[in-house]
Amino acid sequence: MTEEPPVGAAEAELIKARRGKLDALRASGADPFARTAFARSGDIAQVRVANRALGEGEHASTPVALAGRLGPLRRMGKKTAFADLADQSGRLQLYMRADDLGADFALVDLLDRGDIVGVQGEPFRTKTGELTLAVRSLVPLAKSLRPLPEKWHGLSDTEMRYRRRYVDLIINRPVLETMLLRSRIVSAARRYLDDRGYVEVETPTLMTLAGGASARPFLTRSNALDIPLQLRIATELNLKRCIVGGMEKVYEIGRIFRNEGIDRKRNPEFTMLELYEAYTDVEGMMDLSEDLIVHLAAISGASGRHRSDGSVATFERPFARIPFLQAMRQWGGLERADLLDDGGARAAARRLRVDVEPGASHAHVVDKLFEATVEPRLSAPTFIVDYPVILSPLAKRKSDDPELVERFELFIDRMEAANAFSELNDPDDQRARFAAQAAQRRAGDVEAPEPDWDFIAALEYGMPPTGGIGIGMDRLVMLLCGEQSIRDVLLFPLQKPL
RNA sequence: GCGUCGUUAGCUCAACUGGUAGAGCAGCGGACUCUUAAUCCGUUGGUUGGGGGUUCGAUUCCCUCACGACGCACCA
Repeated sequence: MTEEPPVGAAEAELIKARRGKLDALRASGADPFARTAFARSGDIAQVRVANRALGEGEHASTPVALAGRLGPLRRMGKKTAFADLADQSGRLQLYMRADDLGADFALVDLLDRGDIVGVQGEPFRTKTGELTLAVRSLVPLAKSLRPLPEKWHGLSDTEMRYRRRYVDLIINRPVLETMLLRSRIVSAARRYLDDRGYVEVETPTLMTLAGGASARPFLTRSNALDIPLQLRIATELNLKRCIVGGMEKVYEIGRIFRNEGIDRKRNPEFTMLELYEAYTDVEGMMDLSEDLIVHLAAISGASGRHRSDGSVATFERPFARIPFLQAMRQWGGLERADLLDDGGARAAARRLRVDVEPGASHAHVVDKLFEATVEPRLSAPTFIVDYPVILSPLAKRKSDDPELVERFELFIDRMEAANAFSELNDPDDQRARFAAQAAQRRAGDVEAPEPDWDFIAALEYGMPPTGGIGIGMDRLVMLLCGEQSIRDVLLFPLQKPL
């Protein structure tokens, strides 16, 4: 781990050639690594907008100064060269002519694709109609010593794309665009909530007891306190403590960690938006999530985009609303007793050939049945409402049907995108449900969470009626960007070390 | 954890039932002052993911390990 991995002989040759040019640059007094700052007049996108109307052969009168990474160089003899320059905002062609550059033209021979340069000159339009910068001066700002992937096929090896994401970002522009879009989506969500009076808080990621969901936590340790610690698996319980404390509209957008399987929809750490609002309920959360998601879809231009299965993404209010039991009857032919009764559920699973582990809990069986029969049907945004209480230990019961809770999950493109409920604020009911989980845990169920008894104490001080919601931001970004894998919306997805 | 497929030059890919490991791009040298996958001529570059086995001979067949992709399992 402490040794730099070796490069192959062929690659070493390529690096040597580039180092030779670095030496030559230094010898000519243009050491790129000696430069500190470079004053840009703006970015490439601004230059494109400002010169939109420029006609063929026409030169702009005002010079600009740009900086970025060099794309392919096209040398035309000893006196002319074209290249592409890319910055975060876009790409622009450079035209470098001995007559324009004077002594600086000698530097062109010492450039490689991938170098970082600063250029100054005036925009013009070539006779083929491409906006181009006539370069008057050129400053190397960093030498790229390693060869980049080729210009046609780019970098497609998935392993290398994730391990060396920086190369992926340089070469595969759509990857950069997706990451920038992710940033815009998250900041738009934050702005949306801030504008409506929600207060953003930060709760601990290091917990003595990770609760609020059922998932195995990552384990770590404090040297100072000499105690074991767990990384949080949800922000739920701490955010509700904030509600108890008198914060009426709180949210947190943060990383949570679950020590579970990794697949197309799951990364061990991911970003969750959790929000709690006093004096509202699951209906309020439905309104909020619908409005927020439609808003974010508009920002990202997601509506109308074609998905991989050929369907067209639509984000129009109102989203469909189907009660859990009705959905199970409609698509699975299952009645209430096939679900809410332990034995009935197991029989139903056998009948529908849904595999469940021998020791699976009743809740687990019902969840499997739902996954097998309903989830595959939910392509357009759909709220599944009124969940069984056995699936929802932190949600308030429906007053007219205590076996169900005031909860919804929002499904989009066959994927769970949000989970919300009227928060259980009756400490005695909460204690009873925690106790049931503790009993399961004692019976050997390692999945059952260990109760957070202090949370009961918090409820005993009194928590107002509250609506809460959790939205997996990574999955939402996947849906809005049309990405099929969560790894493609994460800059640095977890990879095994080599 | 299980299964399938994959790993060949810096990158993208070839190499038939086992018979001297090739190409394009990149690089290097040369020609070219509006090219844009620039073009043209020439040319360097390999521990075929690691280890072991079978064989006269292994990129190819077998075993094993590593990593990855996909699926399954796990993830109330």
